Amino acid sequence: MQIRIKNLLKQSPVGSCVQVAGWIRTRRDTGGFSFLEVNDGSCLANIQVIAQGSLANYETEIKRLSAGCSVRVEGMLQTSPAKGQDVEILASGLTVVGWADPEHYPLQKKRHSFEFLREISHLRPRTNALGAVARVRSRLSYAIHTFFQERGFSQVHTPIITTSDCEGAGEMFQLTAMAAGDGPRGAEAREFFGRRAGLTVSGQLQAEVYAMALGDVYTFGPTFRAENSNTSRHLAEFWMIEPEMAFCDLARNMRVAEELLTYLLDDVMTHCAEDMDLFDRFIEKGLLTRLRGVMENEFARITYTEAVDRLLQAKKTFQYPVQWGIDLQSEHERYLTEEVFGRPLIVTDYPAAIKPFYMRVNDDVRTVAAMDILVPGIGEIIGGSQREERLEVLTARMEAAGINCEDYGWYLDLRRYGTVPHAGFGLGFERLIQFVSGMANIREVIPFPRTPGFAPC
RNA sequence: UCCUCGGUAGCUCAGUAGGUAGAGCAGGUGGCUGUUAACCACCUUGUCGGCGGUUCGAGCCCGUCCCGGGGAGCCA
Repeated sequence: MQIRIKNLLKQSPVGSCVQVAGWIRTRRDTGGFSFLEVNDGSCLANIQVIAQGSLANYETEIKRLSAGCSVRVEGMLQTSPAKGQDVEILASGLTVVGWADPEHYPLQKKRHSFEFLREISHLRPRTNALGAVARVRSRLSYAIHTFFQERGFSQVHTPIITTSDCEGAGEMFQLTAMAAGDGPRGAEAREFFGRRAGLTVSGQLQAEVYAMALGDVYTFGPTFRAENSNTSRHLAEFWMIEPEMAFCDLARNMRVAEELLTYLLDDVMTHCAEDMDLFDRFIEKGLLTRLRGVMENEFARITYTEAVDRLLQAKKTFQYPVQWGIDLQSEHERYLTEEVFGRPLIVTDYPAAIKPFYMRVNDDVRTVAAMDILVPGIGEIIGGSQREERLEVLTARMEAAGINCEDYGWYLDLRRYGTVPHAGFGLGFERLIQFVSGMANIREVIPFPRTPGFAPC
């Protein structure tokens, strides 16, 4: 019976015959037999295999095994007499499924830099850290769906190709089916969609459509930004979670966001304990303590105006001077969440002038019902707002922003016909994984990162 | 895109006032009856990021481009 190593270690059926299949991590020879570390990706841990010299292919094959070779092993599970592992497989047979020429296989049984591993993105999930990231990413994805589904949210598959720019969300990748040389002049009429199209920068506007029919919805899909951003927190292609809730104000919006984050932390710490422990030991010392602190303390909440006051009172000089009306800079956000509060912080009610047209204007007229969640180490992880549901107010803001209302007729119809207060937010999936894993560079938490000048496969 | 620091063996790095390159690990061969970053002995490895310039001579100096780290802007 073939069994995955994760289940084998959990059930630990000592004395029974088992079969595993995986990749060799290392081989150690001692006299007439060998120790093999086999990993099958089901968990961080390897299973130690004892291959005795009496095996038929010991000299011809087993002694040639090296890192990266794939094998199938069968044998008896026994308690290990040595320290380092509780159980091991005493092999009765071993089949080499695929060789990995050790002269050329780039992964060695020592630590590699993440920069180097990025150059071999097709092999890096075979390392401990990147394998752990992949499992944690998968678990978080599952938990996100569980969280929303259990609360009655419907998932909406918003379009990846779009003809409407979500104003203010960054540069859109242009998309065309025309061959080079078909010429730009008068080409719009011959475009595949009959008009300019691009890759979505956000599913929010389309999610609002379904929120106005199904009530509570969420999107979870890829988004694209053609920004020339070269930082450890930006990607040209990333995944975003965007819930959108009808009959919902900013207060409930914040509650859902906070509940989501603490739910996800609890889930991943329960179900990926071994991988999280790896991050705690080798990626960010004190990670687990930090995350428990986030789960046990309520998020701090202040308004933008209070935040500005705090910054003005700070005994600290900022590179960017503070005054009411400015957008908060990284240094300001870091100071507030890391030094003043030392825990996640929700900042609300930003000046209308620095926020997009769809955010609901407050009674004071000069601020909007926006909220950003800032977390230590990452900065902004969630951005959201109550949406403007009043047609006249919305059109006035669109005109002020220089947006052609005719292009957004479908969006304005949501306010013309049965409009309701509604709210939502966006959570960057990769930033969430960074926050949870302690990984410093966002390029390590997505399987195939896309950044300016980098998209190898 | 801006500031800053880097790019030398498969990996991580060292390198002399400009004179033709080196250590650890990995890899190869042999040894070792319980190893676990195994150990011991011996051996192999380079267009010194690309292009151009200065010079009798450039890994080292100058110019430029590419890539990466840290920080910033934009944002998720």
